[in-house]
Amino acid sequence: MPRYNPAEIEPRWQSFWEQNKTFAAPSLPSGDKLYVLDMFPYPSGDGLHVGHPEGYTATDIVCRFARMRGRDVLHPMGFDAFGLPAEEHAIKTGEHPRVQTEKNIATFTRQLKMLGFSYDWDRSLATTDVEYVRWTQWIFLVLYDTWFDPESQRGRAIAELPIPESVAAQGENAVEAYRDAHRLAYEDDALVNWCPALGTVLANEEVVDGRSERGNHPVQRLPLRQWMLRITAYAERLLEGLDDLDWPAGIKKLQQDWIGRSSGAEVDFYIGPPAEFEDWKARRSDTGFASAAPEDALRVYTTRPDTLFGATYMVIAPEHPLVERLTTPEQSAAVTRYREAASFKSDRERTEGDRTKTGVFTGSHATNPVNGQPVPVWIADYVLASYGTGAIMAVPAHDIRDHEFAVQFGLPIVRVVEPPADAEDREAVAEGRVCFAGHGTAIASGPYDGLPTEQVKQQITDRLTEEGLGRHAINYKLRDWLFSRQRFWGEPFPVLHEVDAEGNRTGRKRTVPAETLPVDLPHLDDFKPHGRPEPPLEKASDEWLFVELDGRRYKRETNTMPQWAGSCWYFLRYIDPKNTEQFVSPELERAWMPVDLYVGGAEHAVLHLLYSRFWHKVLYDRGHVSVPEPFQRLVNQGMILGELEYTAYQSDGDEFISSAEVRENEEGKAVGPAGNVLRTVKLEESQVEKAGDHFVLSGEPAIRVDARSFKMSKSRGNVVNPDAIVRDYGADSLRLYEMFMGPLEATKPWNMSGVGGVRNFLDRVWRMIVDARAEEVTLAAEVVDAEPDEDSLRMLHRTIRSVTEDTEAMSFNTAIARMMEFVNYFTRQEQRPRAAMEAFVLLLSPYAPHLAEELWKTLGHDQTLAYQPWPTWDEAALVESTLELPVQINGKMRAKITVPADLDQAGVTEAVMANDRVQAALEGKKLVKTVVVPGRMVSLVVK
RNA sequence: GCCGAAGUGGCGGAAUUGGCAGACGCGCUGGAUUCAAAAUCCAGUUCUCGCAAGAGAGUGUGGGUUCGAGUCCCACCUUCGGUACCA
Repeated sequence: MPRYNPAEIEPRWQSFWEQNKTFAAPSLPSGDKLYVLDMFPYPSGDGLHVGHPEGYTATDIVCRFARMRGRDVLHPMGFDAFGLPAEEHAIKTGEHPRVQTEKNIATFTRQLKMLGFSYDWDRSLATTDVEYVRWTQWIFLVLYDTWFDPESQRGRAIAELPIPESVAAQGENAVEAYRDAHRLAYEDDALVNWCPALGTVLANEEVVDGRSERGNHPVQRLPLRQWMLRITAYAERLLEGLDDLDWPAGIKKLQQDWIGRSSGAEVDFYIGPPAEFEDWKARRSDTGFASAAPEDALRVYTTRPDTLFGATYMVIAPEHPLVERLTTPEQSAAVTRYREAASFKSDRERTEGDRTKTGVFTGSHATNPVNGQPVPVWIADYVLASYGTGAIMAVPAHDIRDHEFAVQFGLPIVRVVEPPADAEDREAVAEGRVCFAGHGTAIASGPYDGLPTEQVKQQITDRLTEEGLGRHAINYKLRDWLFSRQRFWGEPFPVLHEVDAEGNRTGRKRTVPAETLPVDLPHLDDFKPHGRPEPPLEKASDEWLFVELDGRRYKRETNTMPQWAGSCWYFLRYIDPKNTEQFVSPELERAWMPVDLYVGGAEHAVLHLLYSRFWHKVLYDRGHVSVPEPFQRLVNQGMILGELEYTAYQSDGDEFISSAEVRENEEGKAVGPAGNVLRTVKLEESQVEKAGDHFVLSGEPAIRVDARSFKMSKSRGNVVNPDAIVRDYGADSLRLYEMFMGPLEATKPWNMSGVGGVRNFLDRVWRMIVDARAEEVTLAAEVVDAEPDEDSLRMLHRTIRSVTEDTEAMSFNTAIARMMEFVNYFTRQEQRPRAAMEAFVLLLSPYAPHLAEELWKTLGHDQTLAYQPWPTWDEAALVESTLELPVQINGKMRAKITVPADLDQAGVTEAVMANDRVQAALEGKKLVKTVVVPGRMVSLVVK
């Protein structure tokens, strides 16, 4: 077996590592710790995708590299195993979702092991493990037991919540209700997607354009009691926490935008009789601005209090509580109709389409607090009930949406900000055709005329505050987290609702005692929907559903937690996966946290990362973890696309249509200039050629062809299966190829012959060290115990340096290129010093660990190389005695000179002048300037 | 519309951060080896002109700064990804 045979080598080393527990992390790190985490996968029935090993290989290289440099490395893997596909399978087959889930986990585990990743498999977990669910439920109890104290900006035990005397006076039930209203986990009504035809509640991703993805049935929006998590309380902390994290700037920005902090003012508009406005105003300066809007005022939130003088109407959301009071009898029918129409629209529908503004006048007016002018109050669905106060003052001259609405309904437009002199569209703005939303100078604003926007904002807000008409306010786009799902395959909530003798809820509830956790999922005979808009757990037997505790009767909570729950804290459990007393031991948590490097796809940029940061901060506030942020450094691997495809378009008459003339119609089909639907034809590379910056049909330059890569998808048939790559090329080739494709963060297309290329490299590595003609695996005759000569030594040390630096910088593609150069050099050498070969094998080992272990053994070692010291380079060996310097004349490269490396500047100049080509170029010209960059180049300016 | 990322040979991509553009790999061309092929090895491969030596052009487009720009500045174009009335 003289040839490189990964099919034989790789399984052998994999079982060696497994049997010897080579990559077991110490329970407690003794020295310098490194926690490297992959975003754990959802074990789908399709098995591993080539996108998975990209990030996993990157982290594996980092870990193997770190171990060789003496770090204690924690590198675990697990499975995010609750989720819809398993439940759908269960509904279809009647088989418990756990069966399918475990099958899929087994497949994923086999595939991950087949790639030789150095995970500590003894720490593996799945979010569906009963022992894991126990602690997810336990953390829910922590959330339930916590309220957010805005004074100290942190979560505290609910027992520490100050109870106002007025509440305490109303008795125990009122106190409990007060506490419930402050818990981080609370119940509220929220809209769900109820599909009567399927008899089930659907997740948002199962609803497409208001219809069910499966079966295309209509979906209704119904309010249903739901669990919510008060993530909004942590908005400021989540925003601030980003500052010190080593995350890509783009991801930080996404999170910032998602949190969406804005600052402005809340202002009350009087809605009583206009004649009493002055009295109201006077009263207000005594009473001040109430924390909740009083009956006689409509409260708005604005980021532009400076434009108050330009507020010509107001809009309230259709769901606003004041709608009925403000609607006059004449407008009642129209308003009711409008509200009904809005309530049937999903969020999607409200925002989709041409977005023409709609709305109805309530018939009422409010009074503008700054100038006493009456302004009409409208209802429109472009104002959202869930943001700010659910009501706005509309300033059509300076807000695009208000401007559109005002034009639509013929409402007055009053300009109160003069754009700066250099602004575009000044004329259009002056004529009122275009609104100006920027900052400028106040006009038509009474005492504020002539002041810049920032000052007006400040002064008006101060004035309103003094008069008790307004106050400074901050708002966030972030909404509370809808935390329950009407699903079977998720964590049950550890909550019990008290019921009376008839089984009706009394409104009181309690949590399941922590020591009796977990609450297991009940047995169900089948998983088919029961046809009511309630969770499927309602189908469970009374034995599971009803509990007696301390002499009271309870019904279990039947909602389950969303898939996000388990992924919010899994990185903590890896640290102490077998602990039966605590979710993680504080001592171990302190030793390993935070995660030093977290690698995964950018699709989790917002939700997963925000949710886990939120949970972590709550656990931190309650003293269960030691660091406020879980993930110190984050790297997003790029997407791997399918192979490059050339696509031509053909009409019915087999006539080719240039892709430049092809458009997409509404159904996403390709149509020609005549509007006829076209056929797409896949072409081979040999059928196309490049013409300018695009591709055309060979020999037909007028027919353009699309050339691009697409996302891998089953329907497109361009999915690459890792099993097949390992079978045909080996795991080391797959690992190496995925790292060689380009920068980790970049999106890049798959190319099968590229895999062949890296396999070719590994074959050459093998032949560089192993005698390919011998019967047994023996060293090649060229590998000798001799001192390397100067060139070989320089090659070796240059490679050590580059590979070390590139690996540190996670620039794996260039590290591999440097190793290829090393191999190209030494396969040409008749003498390959053993020391150089050994150092090279160590450099290669994080990238192609199976091959490296095999060669290490062949070189005469009987221990794994996983903990061998990483090679170091000697600067002295890198120095060259002579240098070749390029010489530029007027910016063009004209000559090269060879000089001793230590030659001084004057010597270099002399050598340059002595050069024939330089002299020829200087002939009859005057030397104006000479620039000598030591060791780099020489530049001459002549005239 | 807004936000973000990116535009370098036939393809994937390199370029000590302002200093020889195209490292490395794929593909392609030619050669060696072979009865032949596979495999392997060697050489070449940005484009245009030229037998060659060489000359000219060249990092999405147009301007600018500089002895010198893929890299910095200004304006624009294209592609990909994300997002959707948040007052």
